[in-house]
Amino acid sequence: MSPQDAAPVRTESGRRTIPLREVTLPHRCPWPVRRHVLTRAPYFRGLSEDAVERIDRRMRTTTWPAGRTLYRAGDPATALYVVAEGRVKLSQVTAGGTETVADILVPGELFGAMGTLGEPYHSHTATALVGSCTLRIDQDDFREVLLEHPGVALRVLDDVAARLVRAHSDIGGQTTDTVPQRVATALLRLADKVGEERDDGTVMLEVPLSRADLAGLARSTPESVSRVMSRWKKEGVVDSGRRWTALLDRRRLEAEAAGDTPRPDGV
Amino acid sequence: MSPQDAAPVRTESGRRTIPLREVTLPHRCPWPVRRHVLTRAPYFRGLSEDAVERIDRRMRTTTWPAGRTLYRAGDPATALYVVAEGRVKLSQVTAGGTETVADILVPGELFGAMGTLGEPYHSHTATALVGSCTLRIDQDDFREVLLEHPGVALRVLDDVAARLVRAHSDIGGQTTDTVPQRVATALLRLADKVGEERDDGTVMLEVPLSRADLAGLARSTPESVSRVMSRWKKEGVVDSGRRWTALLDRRRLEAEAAGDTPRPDGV
DNA sequence: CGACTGATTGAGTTGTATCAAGGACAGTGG
DNA sequence: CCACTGTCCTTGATACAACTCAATCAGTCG
Repeated sequence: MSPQDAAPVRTESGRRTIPLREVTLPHRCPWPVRRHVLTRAPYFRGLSEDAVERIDRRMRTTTWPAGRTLYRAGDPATALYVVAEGRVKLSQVTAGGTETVADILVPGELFGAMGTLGEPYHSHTATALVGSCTLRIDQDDFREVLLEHPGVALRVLDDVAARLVRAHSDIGGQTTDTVPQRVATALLRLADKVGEERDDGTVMLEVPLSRADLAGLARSTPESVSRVMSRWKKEGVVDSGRRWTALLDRRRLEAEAAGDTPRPDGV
Repeated sequence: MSPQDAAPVRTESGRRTIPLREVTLPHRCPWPVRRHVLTRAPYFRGLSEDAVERIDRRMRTTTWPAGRTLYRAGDPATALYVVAEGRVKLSQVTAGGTETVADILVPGELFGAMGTLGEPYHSHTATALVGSCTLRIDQDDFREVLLEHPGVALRVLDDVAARLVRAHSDIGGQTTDTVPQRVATALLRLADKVGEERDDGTVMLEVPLSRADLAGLARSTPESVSRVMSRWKKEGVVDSGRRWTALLDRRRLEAEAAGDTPRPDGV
């Protein structure tokens, strides 16, 4: 049987099966996984076994239970991390106490002491959303690796640059757009990252996403997000449970994100 | 006399001198400038004369009159630019037609085809705010340079990473904050980039900044920005004219940005 | 089977965009 | 040198989206 045995399908009665794999990720990070990640990570693709081996030796594996904080904003930043397993949330708490979520990272992504030039402190708080595993490499070691392998440096640069562009795009829409637009955008982005598409077009988001998290992603409040989600649930656009979210009508969400709100709003 | 002969000082009568240097930047980019930029640009610092020379040969100089568009969002992106002289505005137009300003670039900064991995199109529109001059290098050539000089690659990476961090920070405050907060933040950031501090603590922003531009930076509307600026003018926090802006009370602005709005609001 | 955390829904308030009209300024032409 | 004209800024009135506060309603977990 494939691991994903449940679908976000609801029975006619309204009762619905919980479409989550019953897998609680193991809170440990076996060697094979580690090596696999290193090989798979876009950064190191194309490197010789040997080179990967040497890089690997400079990295430390750490495992984190769900909910655990890897580091907090303001902590001294000396190391870089690569997600090996799980989901890591990068968030910030504004002066007002509102939590904003900068990103949700999936295996292969780099984070940590990125802005090595400026502040030697973390600007974000990193939290494991599920049981996760990270590879940690000291900043200086990483620099050495990059110096040894300019090709890797280029790839890392490409990645970071791409993220910068995306971030800039985000900034653009952030305030101009309405809350529904922002929520739709956040969901679609998550879909691209952690979504698992099923035959019927449904996309399962494999992240435990609280309303507060979503609110953080969409720069809104849990209440507002809840309203939007409720409406969309009624309209069959999305469905969600305690720790899963399903996108039933991607096209409609894309329309919402673009602001083409189809308002057959007869209700 | 020093070039900056005028101050944002106003005579008692309310008449005020225009504190702008009467310098219209030359719309040409002489060789010395070019070489100077290349040497000064953080990226290439520490390189041998020889290496700079070789890099220089791969670059093309272009000059732009004020208001000219370097490229538009959606145009094919094949080259990178470094600002040599002037000010370049990176903006985006949202679906609704609102203009958002991602950044205002000053000499030494890199822009253009950054996200080489993803979209091969420009995500932003680049406009010269004043007469400007740019160095242009083909994307592939740049990659070669980086491969030849891993140290440069690292510096570029640092820069881009720093900008990413900053962008993420922006995203955080963008929607949570109020318009005055966002305007204050935008002004302070500009101050750090293009501000010229005077003895009395006043900071002159050497950019022609329309209300629309500021609105774009602060993710707001020209009207709202105007209201905020008017209020601050009355309170002696800022002063501005057609093509200049002065920050008279930096501390107060920082308080505004932080949300500690001192509301002696007796008026 | 109760207690708790998180989600939902409701009602009231406010900031800000929007629409619209007037005012200041710079550049142009007489 | 002065009026003219376009552009930008300013200011007012109005509407609405979204936040806030607060109460209820699940869904989990012990």
